[in-house]
Amino acid sequence: MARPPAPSTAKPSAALLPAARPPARRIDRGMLPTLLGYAMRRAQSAVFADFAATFTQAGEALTPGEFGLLVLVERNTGLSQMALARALGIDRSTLVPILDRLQARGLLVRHRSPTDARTHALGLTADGEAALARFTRLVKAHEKHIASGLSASETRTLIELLEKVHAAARSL
Amino acid sequence: MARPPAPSTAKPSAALLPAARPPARRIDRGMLPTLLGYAMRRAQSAVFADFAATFTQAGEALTPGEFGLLVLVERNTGLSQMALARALGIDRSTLVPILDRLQARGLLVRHRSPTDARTHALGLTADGEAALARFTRLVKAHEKHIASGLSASETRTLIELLEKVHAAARSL
DNA sequence: TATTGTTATACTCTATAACTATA
DNA sequence: TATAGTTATAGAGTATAACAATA
Repeated sequence: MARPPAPSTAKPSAALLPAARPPARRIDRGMLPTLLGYAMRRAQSAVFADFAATFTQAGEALTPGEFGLLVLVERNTGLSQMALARALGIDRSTLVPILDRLQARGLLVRHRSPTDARTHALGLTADGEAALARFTRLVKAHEKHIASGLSASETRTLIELLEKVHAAARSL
Repeated sequence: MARPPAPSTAKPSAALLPAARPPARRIDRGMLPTLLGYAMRRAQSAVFADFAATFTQAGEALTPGEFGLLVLVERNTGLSQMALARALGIDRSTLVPILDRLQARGLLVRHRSPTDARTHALGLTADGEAALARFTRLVKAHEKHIASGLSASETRTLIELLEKVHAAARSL
Protein backbone atom coordinates (compact mmCIF):
# COMPACT_ATOMS: atom_id res chain seq x y z
CA MET A 1 0.00 0.00 0.00
CA ALA A 2 1.30 3.41 -0.97
CA ARG A 3 2.06 5.56 1.99
CA PRO A 4 0.82 9.15 1.63
CA PRO A 5 3.58 11.76 1.66
CA ALA A 6 4.49 12.40 5.26
CA PRO A 7 2.63 15.40 6.60
CA SER A 8 4.78 17.98 8.33
CA THR A 9 3.69 16.60 11.68
CA ALA A 10 5.55 13.30 11.08
CA LYS A 11 8.93 12.79 12.71
CA PRO A 12 11.38 13.69 9.92
CA SER A 13 14.16 11.23 10.80
CA ALA A 14 11.77 8.29 11.07
CA ALA A 15 10.25 9.08 7.71
CA LEU A 16 13.67 8.89 6.09
CA LEU A 17 14.67 5.48 7.51
CA PRO A 18 15.18 2.94 4.70
CA ALA A 19 12.92 0.11 5.83
CA ALA A 20 11.01 1.20 8.95
CA ARG A 21 10.84 -2.41 10.14
CA PRO A 22 8.68 -3.55 13.02
CA PRO A 23 10.06 -1.87 16.14
CA ALA A 24 12.57 -4.67 16.83
CA ARG A 25 11.00 -5.94 19.98
CA ARG A 26 13.15 -5.66 23.08
CA ILE A 27 14.17 -9.14 24.21
CA ASP A 28 13.38 -10.23 27.76
CA ARG A 29 16.20 -12.46 28.97
CA GLY A 30 14.48 -13.47 32.20
CA MET A 31 16.83 -15.04 34.72
CA LEU A 32 19.69 -15.45 32.29
CA PRO A 33 21.58 -12.29 33.34
CA THR A 34 21.79 -13.62 36.91
CA LEU A 35 23.53 -16.81 35.80
CA LEU A 36 27.27 -17.16 36.04
CA GLY A 37 27.32 -19.72 33.25
CA TYR A 38 25.46 -17.35 30.96
CA ALA A 39 27.80 -14.44 31.70
CA MET A 40 30.77 -16.68 31.02
CA ARG A 41 29.41 -17.93 27.70
CA ARG A 42 28.63 -14.42 26.52
CA ALA A 43 31.98 -12.98 27.52
CA GLN A 44 33.79 -15.99 26.11
CA SER A 45 32.11 -15.69 22.77
CA ALA A 46 32.93 -11.98 22.48
CA VAL A 47 36.52 -12.68 23.50
CA PHE A 48 36.80 -15.44 20.94
CA ALA A 49 35.49 -13.14 18.23
CA ASP A 50 38.00 -10.45 19.22
CA PHE A 51 40.84 -12.98 19.17
CA ALA A 52 39.88 -13.99 15.64
CA ALA A 53 39.51 -10.37 14.53
CA THR A 54 42.91 -9.43 15.95
CA PHE A 55 44.61 -12.20 14.01
CA THR A 56 42.66 -11.68 10.80
CA GLN A 57 43.47 -7.97 10.80
CA ALA A 58 47.14 -8.84 11.13
CA GLY A 59 46.90 -11.27 8.21
CA GLU A 60 47.38 -14.27 10.50
CA ALA A 61 45.07 -17.16 11.22
CA LEU A 62 45.02 -18.92 14.58
CA THR A 63 42.53 -20.05 17.18
CA PRO A 64 42.97 -19.67 20.92
CA GLY A 65 43.28 -23.45 21.18
CA GLU A 66 46.05 -23.54 18.61
CA PHE A 67 47.91 -20.79 20.44
CA GLY A 68 47.71 -22.69 23.72
CA LEU A 69 48.93 -25.82 21.99
CA LEU A 70 51.93 -24.05 20.43
CA VAL A 71 52.90 -22.56 23.78
CA LEU A 72 52.73 -25.96 25.45
CA VAL A 73 54.88 -27.56 22.76
CA GLU A 74 57.43 -24.76 22.89
CA ARG A 75 57.73 -24.90 26.66
CA ASN A 76 57.77 -28.70 26.75
CA THR A 77 59.72 -29.78 23.69
CA GLY A 78 59.68 -33.53 23.14
CA LEU A 79 56.23 -33.90 24.66
CA SER A 80 54.21 -36.88 23.45
CA GLN A 81 50.79 -36.54 21.84
CA MET A 82 49.20 -38.33 24.79
CA ALA A 83 50.77 -35.96 27.29
CA LEU A 84 49.74 -32.97 25.18
CA ALA A 85 46.18 -34.22 24.82
CA ARG A 86 46.00 -34.69 28.58
CA ALA A 87 47.33 -31.17 29.18
CA LEU A 88 44.76 -29.77 26.75
CA GLY A 89 41.95 -31.84 28.20
CA ILE A 90 41.00 -33.42 24.89
CA ASP A 91 41.02 -36.96 23.51
CA ARG A 92 44.15 -38.16 21.73
CA SER A 93 42.13 -38.78 18.57
CA THR A 94 40.91 -35.18 18.62
CA LEU A 95 44.49 -33.98 18.67
CA VAL A 96 45.54 -35.77 15.47
CA PRO A 97 43.92 -33.50 12.84
CA ILE A 98 44.92 -30.41 14.81
CA LEU A 99 48.58 -31.47 14.74
CA ASP A 100 48.20 -32.45 11.08
CA ARG A 101 47.14 -28.92 10.26
CA LEU A 102 49.91 -27.21 12.25
CA GLN A 103 52.44 -29.59 10.75
CA ALA A 104 51.12 -28.88 7.25
CA ARG A 105 51.64 -25.19 8.00
CA GLY A 106 55.24 -26.00 8.84
CA LEU A 107 55.00 -24.81 12.43
CA LEU A 108 55.43 -28.11 14.21
CA VAL A 109 57.06 -31.52 13.71
CA ARG A 110 56.53 -35.03 15.01
CA HIS A 111 59.87 -36.70 15.68
CA ARG A 112 60.20 -40.38 16.46
CA SER A 113 61.15 -40.88 20.08
CA PRO A 114 64.39 -42.86 20.45
CA THR A 115 63.38 -44.24 23.85
CA ASP A 116 59.85 -45.37 23.01
CA ALA A 117 59.02 -45.93 19.35
CA ARG A 118 55.32 -45.77 20.09
CA THR A 119 55.43 -42.08 20.90
CA HIS A 120 56.09 -38.95 18.91
CA ALA A 121 58.29 -36.25 20.36
CA LEU A 122 56.66 -32.96 19.42
CA GLY A 123 58.56 -29.80 18.71
CA LEU A 124 58.28 -26.44 16.97
CA THR A 125 60.15 -25.77 13.75
CA ALA A 126 62.24 -22.61 13.36
CA ASP A 127 59.28 -21.18 11.46
CA GLY A 128 57.04 -22.27 14.31
CA GLU A 129 59.19 -20.46 16.84
CA ALA A 130 59.16 -17.31 14.74
CA ALA A 131 55.42 -17.54 14.18
CA LEU A 132 54.78 -18.09 17.88
CA ALA A 133 56.73 -14.92 18.67
CA ARG A 134 54.46 -12.99 16.28
CA PHE A 135 51.37 -14.72 17.66
CA THR A 136 52.38 -13.86 21.20
CA ARG A 137 52.56 -10.17 20.35
CA LEU A 138 49.08 -10.36 18.84
CA VAL A 139 47.72 -12.21 21.87
CA LYS A 140 49.10 -9.53 24.15
CA ALA A 141 47.40 -6.82 22.10
CA HIS A 142 44.18 -8.81 22.16
CA GLU A 143 44.43 -9.30 25.94
CA LYS A 144 45.00 -5.59 26.39
CA HIS A 145 41.86 -4.87 24.41
CA ILE A 146 39.53 -7.29 26.19
CA ALA A 147 40.82 -6.09 29.57
CA SER A 148 40.59 -2.43 28.58
CA GLY A 149 37.49 -1.92 30.75
CA LEU A 150 39.23 -3.33 33.81
CA SER A 151 41.90 -2.02 36.13
CA ALA A 152 45.01 -4.14 36.62
CA SER A 153 43.72 -5.26 39.96
CA GLU A 154 40.29 -6.11 38.55
CA THR A 155 41.97 -8.22 35.89
CA ARG A 156 43.90 -10.15 38.53
CA THR A 157 40.72 -10.59 40.56
CA LEU A 158 38.85 -11.85 37.53
CA ILE A 159 41.50 -14.46 36.76
CA GLU A 160 41.49 -15.58 40.41
CA LEU A 161 37.72 -15.89 40.50
CA LEU A 162 37.72 -17.82 37.23
CA GLU A 163 40.30 -20.18 38.70
CA LYS A 164 38.02 -20.76 41.69
CA VAL A 165 35.12 -21.52 39.37
CA HIS A 166 37.33 -23.88 37.41
CA ALA A 167 38.28 -25.70 40.60
CA ALA A 168 34.70 -25.87 41.90
CA ALA A 169 33.29 -27.10 38.60
CA ARG A 170 35.84 -29.90 38.46
CA SER A 171 35.16 -31.01 42.03
CA LEU A 172 33.09 -34.18 42.49
CA MET B 1 59.71 -59.75 32.26
CA ALA B 2 59.17 -61.05 35.77
CA ARG B 3 59.93 -58.45 38.33
CA PRO B 4 61.86 -59.82 41.31
CA PRO B 5 59.99 -59.64 44.59
CA ALA B 6 60.48 -56.17 45.94
CA PRO B 7 63.31 -56.08 48.43
CA SER B 8 62.41 -54.57 51.76
CA THR B 9 64.33 -51.42 50.84
CA ALA B 10 61.92 -50.55 47.99
CA LYS B 11 59.12 -48.05 48.60
CA PRO B 12 56.19 -50.38 49.33
CA SER B 13 53.42 -48.29 47.78
CA ALA B 14 55.33 -47.63 44.57
CA ALA B 15 56.12 -51.32 44.15
CA LEU B 16 52.41 -52.09 44.22
CA LEU B 17 51.37 -49.61 41.53
CA PRO B 18 49.88 -51.34 38.49
CA ALA B 19 51.92 -49.83 35.69
CA ALA B 20 54.70 -47.65 37.10
CA ARG B 21 54.64 -45.41 34.06
CA PRO B 22 57.27 -42.79 33.24
CA PRO B 23 57.02 -40.06 35.87
CA ALA B 24 54.33 -38.07 33.99
CA ARG B 25 56.36 -34.96 33.29
CA ARG B 26 55.05 -31.78 34.85
CA ILE B 27 53.72 -29.46 32.17
CA ASP B 28 55.08 -25.93 31.90
CA ARG B 29 52.29 -23.62 30.78
CA GLY B 30 54.50 -20.59 30.30
CA MET B 31 52.56 -17.35 30.05
CA LEU B 32 49.19 -19.01 29.66
CA PRO B 33 48.14 -18.69 33.32
CA THR B 34 48.52 -14.92 33.08
CA LEU B 35 46.08 -14.68 30.19
CA LEU B 36 42.48 -13.72 30.78
CA GLY B 37 41.35 -15.54 27.66
CA TYR B 38 43.03 -18.71 28.81
CA ALA B 39 41.44 -18.53 32.27
CA MET B 40 38.05 -17.99 30.65
CA ARG B 41 38.40 -20.92 28.28
CA ARG B 42 39.48 -23.26 31.06
CA ALA B 43 36.74 -22.21 33.44
CA GLN B 44 34.17 -22.28 30.66
CA SER B 45 35.08 -25.80 29.66
CA ALA B 46 34.84 -27.08 33.25
CA VAL B 47 31.50 -25.29 33.68
CA PHE B 48 30.19 -26.79 30.45
CA ALA B 49 31.21 -30.27 31.59
CA ASP B 50 29.48 -29.75 34.94
CA PHE B 51 26.33 -28.54 33.20
CA ALA B 52 26.27 -31.70 31.09
CA ALA B 53 26.99 -33.92 34.09
CA THR B 54 24.21 -32.31 36.13
CA PHE B 55 21.67 -32.97 33.41
CA THR B 56 22.90 -36.47 32.58
CA GLN B 57 22.75 -37.49 36.23
CA ALA B 58 19.16 -36.30 36.35
CA GLY B 59 18.32 -38.30 33.23
CA GLU B 60 17.86 -35.16 31.15
CA ALA B 61 19.77 -33.97 28.10
CA LEU B 62 20.28 -30.31 27.37
CA THR B 63 23.06 -27.94 26.44
CA PRO B 64 23.56 -24.46 27.91
CA GLY B 65 22.68 -23.02 24.52
CA GLU B 66 19.41 -24.94 24.36
CA PHE B 67 18.53 -23.76 27.85
CA GLY B 68 19.13 -20.14 26.90
CA LEU B 69 17.06 -20.59 23.77
CA LEU B 70 14.12 -22.08 25.69
CA VAL B 71 14.19 -19.25 28.22
CA LEU B 72 14.17 -16.66 25.43
CA VAL B 73 11.23 -18.33 23.71
CA GLU B 74 9.29 -18.64 26.95
CA ARG B 75 9.84 -15.01 27.90
CA ASN B 76 9.18 -13.75 24.36
CA THR B 77 6.43 -15.95 22.98
CA GLY B 78 5.73 -15.32 19.31
CA LEU B 79 9.33 -14.36 18.58
CA SER B 80 10.47 -14.93 15.00
CA GLN B 81 13.46 -17.09 14.11
CA MET B 82 15.36 -14.05 12.88
CA ALA B 83 14.81 -12.20 16.15
CA LEU B 84 15.81 -15.27 18.13
CA ALA B 85 18.94 -15.81 16.05
CA ARG B 86 19.88 -12.18 16.59
CA ALA B 87 19.32 -12.49 20.34
CA LEU B 88 21.48 -15.61 20.43
CA GLY B 89 24.16 -14.08 18.25
CA ILE B 90 24.06 -16.85 15.65
CA ASP B 91 23.15 -17.03 11.98
CA ARG B 92 19.54 -17.80 11.08
CA SER B 93 20.64 -20.89 9.16
CA THR B 94 22.42 -22.19 12.28
CA LEU B 95 19.20 -21.91 14.23
CA VAL B 96 17.17 -24.16 11.92
CA PRO B 97 18.53 -27.59 12.97
CA ILE B 98 18.51 -26.54 16.63
CA LEU B 99 14.82 -25.67 16.45
CA ASP B 100 14.19 -28.87 14.45
CA ARG B 101 15.63 -30.90 17.31
CA LEU B 102 13.70 -29.11 20.06
CA GLN B 103 10.53 -29.35 18.00
CA ALA B 104 11.14 -33.08 17.43
CA ARG B 105 11.41 -33.43 21.22
CA GLY B 106 8.00 -31.80 21.49
CA LEU B 107 9.26 -28.84 23.52
CA LEU B 108 8.69 -26.07 21.01
CA VAL B 109 6.44 -25.21 18.06
CA ARG B 110 6.66 -23.00 15.00
CA HIS B 111 3.32 -21.29 14.35
CA ARG B 112 2.60 -19.36 11.20
CA SER B 113 2.42 -15.67 11.93
CA PRO B 114 -0.93 -14.13 10.91
CA THR B 115 0.58 -10.69 10.36
CA ASP B 116 3.62 -11.72 8.28
CA ALA B 117 3.49 -15.06 6.52
CA ARG B 118 7.24 -15.08 6.04
CA THR B 119 7.92 -15.47 9.75
CA HIS B 120 7.33 -18.21 12.27
CA ALA B 121 5.97 -17.32 15.70
CA LEU B 122 7.87 -19.50 18.14
CA GLY B 123 6.40 -20.83 21.35
CA LEU B 124 6.85 -23.54 23.96
CA THR B 125 4.43 -26.45 24.15
CA ALA B 126 2.88 -27.44 27.47
CA ASP B 127 5.52 -30.15 27.63
CA GLY B 128 8.13 -27.53 26.87
CA GLU B 129 6.94 -25.35 29.73
CA ALA B 130 7.02 -28.29 32.13
CA ALA B 131 10.45 -29.36 30.92
CA LEU B 132 11.80 -25.83 31.25
CA ALA B 133 10.65 -25.76 34.88
CA ARG B 134 12.61 -28.95 35.54
CA PHE B 135 15.60 -27.65 33.57
CA THR B 136 15.57 -24.42 35.57
CA ARG B 137 15.84 -26.34 38.85
CA LEU B 138 18.80 -28.28 37.46
CA VAL B 139 20.47 -25.11 36.22
CA LYS B 140 20.12 -23.57 39.67
CA ALA B 141 21.74 -26.62 41.27
CA HIS B 142 24.52 -26.47 38.68
CA GLU B 143 25.04 -22.75 39.31
CA LYS B 144 25.24 -23.38 43.03
CA HIS B 145 27.92 -25.98 42.43
CA ILE B 146 30.15 -23.95 40.13
CA ALA B 147 29.88 -20.96 42.47
CA SER B 148 30.51 -23.07 45.56
CA GLY B 149 34.06 -21.74 45.92
CA LEU B 150 32.85 -18.13 45.82
CA SER B 151 31.05 -15.92 48.31
CA ALA B 152 27.81 -14.28 47.18
CA SER B 153 29.63 -11.00 46.74
CA GLU B 154 32.44 -12.64 44.78
CA THR B 155 29.87 -14.19 42.46
CA ARG B 156 28.29 -10.79 41.82
CA THR B 157 31.73 -9.29 41.23
CA LEU B 158 32.62 -12.05 38.80
CA ILE B 159 29.47 -11.51 36.75
CA GLU B 160 30.12 -7.75 36.69
CA LEU B 161 33.70 -8.19 35.56
CA LEU B 162 32.63 -10.64 32.87
CA GLU B 163 30.11 -8.10 31.64
CA LYS B 164 32.87 -5.51 31.41
CA VAL B 165 34.99 -7.92 29.41
CA HIS B 166 32.02 -8.64 27.16
CA ALA B 167 31.55 -4.93 26.55
CA ALA B 168 35.24 -4.27 25.93
CA ALA B 169 35.63 -7.22 23.57
CA ARG B 170 32.69 -6.02 21.48
CA SER B 171 33.98 -2.47 21.26
CA LEU B 172 35.48 -1.44 17.90
C1' DT C 1 13.82 -5.38 -4.09
C1' DA C 2 14.34 -6.97 0.54
C1' DT C 3 13.33 -10.28 4.21
C1' DT C 4 12.33 -14.94 6.28
C1' DG C 5 13.05 -19.48 6.55
C1' DT C 6 15.17 -23.42 4.40
C1' DT C 7 18.53 -26.29 2.08
C1' DA C 8 23.07 -27.62 0.47
C1' DT C 9 27.55 -27.54 1.63
C1' DA C 10 31.74 -27.16 4.27
C1' DC C 11 34.78 -26.75 8.30
C1' DT C 12 35.99 -27.34 13.12
C1' DC C 13 35.67 -29.51 17.58
C1' DT C 14 34.41 -33.19 19.96
C1' DA C 15 34.02 -38.21 21.07
C1' DT C 16 34.00 -43.63 20.68
C1' DA C 17 35.55 -47.80 18.65
C1' DA C 18 38.66 -50.41 16.21
C1' DC C 19 43.17 -50.96 13.95
C1' DT C 20 48.65 -50.95 13.99
C1' DA C 21 52.97 -50.85 15.95
C1' DT C 22 55.28 -51.15 19.70
C1' DA C 23 56.33 -52.10 24.70
C1' DT D 1 48.33 -57.24 27.85
C1' DA D 2 48.65 -52.40 27.69
C1' DT D 3 49.91 -48.02 25.47
C1' DA D 4 50.59 -44.50 21.50
C1' DG D 5 49.07 -42.95 17.45
C1' DT D 6 45.86 -43.35 13.66
C1' DT D 7 41.62 -44.01 11.12
C1' DA D 8 36.68 -44.33 10.46
C1' DT D 9 32.68 -42.56 11.85
C1' DA D 10 29.26 -39.66 13.94
C1' DG D 11 27.17 -35.61 16.16
C1' DA D 12 26.94 -30.66 17.32
C1' DG D 13 28.05 -25.89 16.28
C1' DT D 14 29.37 -22.66 13.17
C1' DA D 15 29.19 -20.23 8.62
C1' DT D 16 28.18 -18.83 3.41
C1' DA D 17 25.51 -19.12 -0.74
C1' DA D 18 21.45 -19.91 -3.14
C1' DC D 19 16.47 -20.82 -3.33
C1' DA D 20 11.19 -20.22 -2.53
C1' DA D 21 7.62 -17.71 -0.48
C1' DT D 22 6.19 -13.44 0.96
C1' DA D 23 6.36 -8.47 1.80
